[in-house]
Amino acid sequence: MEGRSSEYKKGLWTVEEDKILTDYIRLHGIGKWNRVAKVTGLKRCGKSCRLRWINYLSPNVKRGNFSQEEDDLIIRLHNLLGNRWSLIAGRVPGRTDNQVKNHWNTHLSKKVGARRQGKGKVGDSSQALSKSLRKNLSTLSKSDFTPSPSSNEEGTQSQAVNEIGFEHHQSIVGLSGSQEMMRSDIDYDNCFWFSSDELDLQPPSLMEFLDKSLDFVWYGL
DNA sequence: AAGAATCCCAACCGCTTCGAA
DNA sequence: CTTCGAAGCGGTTGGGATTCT
Repeated sequence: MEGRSSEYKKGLWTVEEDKILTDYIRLHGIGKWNRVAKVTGLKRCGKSCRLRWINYLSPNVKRGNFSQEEDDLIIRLHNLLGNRWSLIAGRVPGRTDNQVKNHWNTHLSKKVGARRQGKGKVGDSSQALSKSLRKNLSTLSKSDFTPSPSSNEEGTQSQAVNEIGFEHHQSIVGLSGSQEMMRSDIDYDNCFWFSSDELDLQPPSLMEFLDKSLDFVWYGL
């Protein structure tokens, strides 16, 4: 293993290496990353190739500064999900988990820290939701968060929602009773799964749940 | 001008999860 | 059921760029 790792190059990618990888993917498509070195002679391990493509070379990756809208969205998602960077990035078009993570650590964490000092701490109460939600989200695969075509509505997605529905319900109830937020403060019309104590409600899509939750826990309200 | 300090982000590392055999 | 390689994830690091003294 040690001998193998030493045959791979580390550090920043050169323009030539980028071109080799891009050409390979154009020809063979994405996946089988460990084949890249064998096929092209590129001195990079599969893991490195995958990361380089996903975070930099892919045409889906948006470059440049984050907009105010992106910042707000990330802050809200982070408030809800915590450091689930891939989930957050999945909701920010064109941004990778690495970008979001770096942006959060270098800019947004300070920004949010400053904002929280100036305001009440409603955001903190969302930690309970975040923790519980995270626990349940961790049981789901990435595909569970991708809106599936209507023909597939009864498939993975709704199954996933059913699995975690009860916990979500508890989380929101828990949130309502915690810290500063009183039951009467809650906008029941906009509060997902809060209008009834019945647990066998028609489960909405997970993305719908996230959207509702984002509005709900947004401490900037 | 130059050395030190800080910022920023690409890339790496280690661990977990997935899925095919 | 088990094994094992591939893929995915989040935390961390390295080093170039920028700012400060």
